[in-house]
Amino acid sequence: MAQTLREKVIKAAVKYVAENGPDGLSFRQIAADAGVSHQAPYHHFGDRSAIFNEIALDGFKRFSAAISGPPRADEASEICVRVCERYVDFAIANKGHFRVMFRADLCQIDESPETQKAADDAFDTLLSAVSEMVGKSASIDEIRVQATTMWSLAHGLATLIIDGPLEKKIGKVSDRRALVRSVAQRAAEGFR
Amino acid sequence: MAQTLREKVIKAAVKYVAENGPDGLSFRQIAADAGVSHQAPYHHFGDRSAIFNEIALDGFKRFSAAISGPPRADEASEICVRVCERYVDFAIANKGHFRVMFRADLCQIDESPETQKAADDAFDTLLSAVSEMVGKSASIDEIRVQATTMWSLAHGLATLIIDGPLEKKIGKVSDRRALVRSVAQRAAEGFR
DNA sequence: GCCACGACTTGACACTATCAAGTTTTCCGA
DNA sequence: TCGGAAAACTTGATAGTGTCAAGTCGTGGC
Repeated sequence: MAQTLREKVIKAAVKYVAENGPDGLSFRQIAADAGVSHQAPYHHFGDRSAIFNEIALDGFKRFSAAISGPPRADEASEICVRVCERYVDFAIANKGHFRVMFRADLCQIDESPETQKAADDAFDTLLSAVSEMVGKSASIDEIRVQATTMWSLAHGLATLIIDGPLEKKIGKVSDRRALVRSVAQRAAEGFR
Repeated sequence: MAQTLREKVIKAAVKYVAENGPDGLSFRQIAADAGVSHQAPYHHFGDRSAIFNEIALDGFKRFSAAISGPPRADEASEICVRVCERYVDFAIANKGHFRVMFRADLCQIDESPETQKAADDAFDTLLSAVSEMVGKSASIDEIRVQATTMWSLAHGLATLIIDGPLEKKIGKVSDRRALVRSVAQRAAEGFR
């Protein structure tokens, strides 16, 4: 069945953001490309930020699915490695979403309960991975520290790879996946 | 002595970015606030991105100074902790600069040799901290992995604290500095 | 004195999101 | 089947933006 304008707009926006970043994006241009008037997109979404909210919503859903994949590791460090790997893979495979999800100026996710919930769920998948890694005996502060560590590491890696100068600075890495693995493994040795 | 228009513009822009993020920023508004015509700022800077380049340049200089502070630690893990602490402190104290420095869409730092050099220098301060931490015997790949780890961790922490939902999600942390310390310490245990 | 150059102004242009209407299409119930 | 209402989309206007292309003004050097 034919694609609705709503879907077309989102798809085109995500594509643009993945290729050029969110900032030059013009919904007037997207409307023109879709062969409709400049105001048509705003009939489906209240305003500009509502469109970005929709993208973030979709992004957080995809994120949760990507992180909480099927195979569960037994070794603690292996869990950390998997999460980091998946975090980075997600960011690369979903650049258009990822670049919007953490940009508070583009989407006010706390203004949409649905997006808010999706973001909470995404964070919960991270937390559950950590608590799985850290075991039952850990204190709440312990979990907090390890969650922050893993999240920061994965997020830093992802943003530096996608938009930052990491690859330029670190030099040609034979295999990006290998680098991510090594980094996560190294950091995970602090977890016991 | 009186502040030149060039300085006024930069200062006002940095202030705005620190408070509201880089995106709604209008140099016409800044010009109006400074009591000059809308075109006056563009006489000192070629175009919009040149102004952001200037901010990034200043930011990278401040960054290098902030990271390579005086006291050198002997314990390896302590070096990692210091770098992370300073990285985060810098980002918080210089929000306006930090938010611009890593936004490739705002400033094309590779188009300004001066900014490019400042960015390279900034990265070198990170690398030298790592090589200090890792010792002489380490291989080039080893340094690469540890540099990526520390950089990702510090950068992830900084961005999640400044713009991200970390504090909201992780919950009220009694002391942010304590959290950063714990996180860096934990991760640093993987370095030996 | 003059004139050249830097600092700034003025005006226009193309572009943007958004408000406020109008018009067309679709669909559902009597 | 028909009518009407709501959804989908259009049209026009407004205020805002960065940028191009000129013009003006004042100051320092020859």
